[in-house]
Amino acid sequence: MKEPLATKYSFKDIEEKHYRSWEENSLFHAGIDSRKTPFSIVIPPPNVTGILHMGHALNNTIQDILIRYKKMNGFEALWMPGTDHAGIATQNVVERKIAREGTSRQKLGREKFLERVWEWKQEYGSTIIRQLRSLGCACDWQRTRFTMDEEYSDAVLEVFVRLYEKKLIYRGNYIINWCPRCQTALADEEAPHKDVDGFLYHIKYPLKDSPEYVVVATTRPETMLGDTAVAVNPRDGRYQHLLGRTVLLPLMEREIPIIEDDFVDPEFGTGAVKVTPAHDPNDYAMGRRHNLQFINILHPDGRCNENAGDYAGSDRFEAREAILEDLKERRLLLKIEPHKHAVGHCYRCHTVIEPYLSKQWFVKMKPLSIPAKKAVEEGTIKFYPERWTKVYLNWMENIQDWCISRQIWWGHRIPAWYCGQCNPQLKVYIEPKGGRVDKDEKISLARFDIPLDEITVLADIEPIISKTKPCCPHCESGDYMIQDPQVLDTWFSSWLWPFATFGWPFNQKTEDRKQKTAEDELNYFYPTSVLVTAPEIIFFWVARMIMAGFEFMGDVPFRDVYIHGTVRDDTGKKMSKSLGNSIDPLDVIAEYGTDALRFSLISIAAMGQDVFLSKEKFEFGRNFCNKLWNASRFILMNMDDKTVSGVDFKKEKLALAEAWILSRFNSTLKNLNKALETYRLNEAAGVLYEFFWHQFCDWYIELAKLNIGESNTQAVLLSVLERSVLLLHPFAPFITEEIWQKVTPQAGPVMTQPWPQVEECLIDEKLELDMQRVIDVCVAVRNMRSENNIKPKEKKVLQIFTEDKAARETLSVYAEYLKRLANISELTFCEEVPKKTSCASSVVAGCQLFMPVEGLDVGCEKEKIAQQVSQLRRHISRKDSLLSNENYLKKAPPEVVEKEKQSRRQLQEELEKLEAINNALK
RNA sequence: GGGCGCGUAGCACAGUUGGUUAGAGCACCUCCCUUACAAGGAGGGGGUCGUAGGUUCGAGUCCUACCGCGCCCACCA
Repeated sequence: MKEPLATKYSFKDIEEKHYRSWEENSLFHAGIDSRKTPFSIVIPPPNVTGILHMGHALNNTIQDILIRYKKMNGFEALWMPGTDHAGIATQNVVERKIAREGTSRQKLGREKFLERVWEWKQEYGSTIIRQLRSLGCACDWQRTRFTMDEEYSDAVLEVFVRLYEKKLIYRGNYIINWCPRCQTALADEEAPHKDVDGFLYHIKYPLKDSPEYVVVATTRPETMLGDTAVAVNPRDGRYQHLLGRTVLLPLMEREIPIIEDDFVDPEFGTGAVKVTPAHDPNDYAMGRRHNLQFINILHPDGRCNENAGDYAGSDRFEAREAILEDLKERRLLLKIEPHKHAVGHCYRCHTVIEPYLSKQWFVKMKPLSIPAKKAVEEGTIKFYPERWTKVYLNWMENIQDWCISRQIWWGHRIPAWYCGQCNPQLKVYIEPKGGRVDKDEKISLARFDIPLDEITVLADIEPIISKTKPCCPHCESGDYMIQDPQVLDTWFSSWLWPFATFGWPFNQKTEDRKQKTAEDELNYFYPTSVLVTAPEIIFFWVARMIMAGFEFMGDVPFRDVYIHGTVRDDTGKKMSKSLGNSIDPLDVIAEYGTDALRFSLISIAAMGQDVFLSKEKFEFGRNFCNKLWNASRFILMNMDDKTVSGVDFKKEKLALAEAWILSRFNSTLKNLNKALETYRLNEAAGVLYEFFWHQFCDWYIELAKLNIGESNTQAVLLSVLERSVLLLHPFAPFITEEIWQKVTPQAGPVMTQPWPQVEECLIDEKLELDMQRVIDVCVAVRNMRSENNIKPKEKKVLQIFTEDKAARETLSVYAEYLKRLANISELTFCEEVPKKTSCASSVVAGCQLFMPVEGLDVGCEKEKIAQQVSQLRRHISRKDSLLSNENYLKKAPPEVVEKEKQSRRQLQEELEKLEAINNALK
């Protein structure tokens, strides 16, 4: 007798204990092992601001399953963990925090503020890492990276310099997406468009020196303050007479020309467009084509600036209202119609973004996209599910240059420098207020800082690009170097994640040996095997990693991309903290246990489909864990000391039940492997669930109770349990570890065990059919009991009539099974259908079953049979018409036809048997 | 304006390349505290697979149109 399991499964006692021991034994660590094939995953680094939500739980459970599965299959499996500095998000969090202390980043200044961010990061930045541990993630924690680590930052700057030197990074003056709240530029992907119910305002623009006017339509009337033209389509007959004339811009009283441009759609609005080159991308293009004036009317915070005349100082939306009022007063507002249109919003704070003309740093994407596109087209990288390839390729096809400069402080500072000595306009930034620089005085860095809202002074100065502070090529001094105050887009560091996490480009002057190892490791583990992530970041991250992989490593960053679904609540809304509909994974863990959370999640999540959750759904996993526990408990309770695992079972020596469950086990394993290899994890979980619960527990364990004292029975019970536990381990790591250690105390942790091999020779279809016959008869008997209100405890006798020799043989050999499972006291075979019987009856598996029932309602019984007969007749006639169809016989594959004929015969037999019984009933 | 996903049992979902009478889970009904498990066991009811066509010997599965729901992309003011 082995050490028994506790009567109640208590996940609380085991999760922490096992996780600690896994970590202490370095089970998650992977390194170069030339005897093994590498398998590697880099984690999508959660933001340092992040706290674990269901999306993370799903994402990381998937990765953990793959990692554990591969480890057990003999791969050197590495899961590289880490976090992302999340520039804007983190800066926002810390700004809110210090605001509560009554200060602001402006008051603190750059240096002090960054100190605060680092402090915050030290304190809270590893929250999510801790939470991933409670999820059970087998990450190689000793490798944990952060995108602002010194080494990692070196990679980021290196990449900037290399791309600049290849002329793939440039500075340019363009309309970018500006978030007035975060006060920074955003990439196009960071400003998603949402449909907004707005209005289309029709405004009269009077012609100069004339009572005539032209009507323009706009959704953003406030931008009229920056209008420098009105445009019409050259082919629009209505406006021919206006060409070359001048309009007096209302409110500003500015004279602006009427121009013609093909861009204008005569069908839309009035066919006349106000042109605001500094605040609209299309107008900007027109401005360039027609040499118009570019008038910026906004401060970076969204208030109108001095170019806005009377409206200077007011917020953009207040200005809109005021302008509408003023226009109305002047009878220039012709009409207002409701109009739905797409408006860009900041992906961090959801503020309406403002198209804003400014000089920013860009990456030229087209050259980078070429190999990245090809790799997916040619299948070097595969998406699962496949449909995402189209989305990816479409984006690649229409790729735009990437705006990478951000006007915030938290991030990798752009390695561009300007000499304060040689550029007089910068002098002010290197001199302390009200005085000159004293040569002997140590000049503090703070004095070399250009405030972000003054970066326009850099617009015309040629930068010096250098990872470290350079000397000026003109004055040859480095003393007055001022670094570009802007930082890089967070994704400009994330896109290097698959190789920068290994220490690329290995510039550190640390010990040579260490560096050599790092390089070898990169060679060993790169390209990584699979990337597991959410659809939202295909453009932000996946696509860019592929481009960076080719550009800097000359190869793909990963072979497979597994895109899982979005986690939603059960009404279909995306789960998010701001909507208040989220279920906290930690709550679920506390209530149901980590394994229940994982098993439920993965069972629900069909590949690539969105996941709809409610708290109750986690009962599924909890119930299964409970079942697993109790089955294990039962088996352990019944083991003799001498029972050993790992027996090489010989089919000939096994009874039906044993041979059956081993056959089922091996078929299950085959299906499981197939599902896992193709990322159909829900199916994998489902296959295991079905096998363990509905085959092993429901049937085999029940049958095993008959011969529980026999060594063969015990060996099979133990063997199937052990191997099921191994197979379940990737899905439910904690409970399987606990059971494993109780079952095989000497074997070491589950994760280090080899994955069970399929024993092809034990899979036996014929035998499974035999067992199915037993099961079918058993179910039929239970059914007869249920229909006739016979208590389970009441023993019954059963008579079977069959002309099928095989059936008779199987059922007589395994009569004990039936007796046990259906509570039969005596089982006899009769040579004909009993006459004038008063038995409940059933036709199943080629047999007629009879069970004497006192006071049987014969009428009722006949009625039941009549129903079955008519149903059978319907089926048979359907088959007859099919089988008499010449086209069918000609065109369907012969084996299908044969199957159909056989099925027809079976139905016919069943029908005859039912009728025979019917006739025999009194 | 393009593109994608989804409409299957009361609910929320599986259904891999077309092939017997479409599946488990939860919920529901009946019975059972049978010595692993009531977070359990046994049995049961419930679906013309969104609609209409088409291809095919055969369609939940492929094609077309339409109706609903959701998502993504796009510079129509």
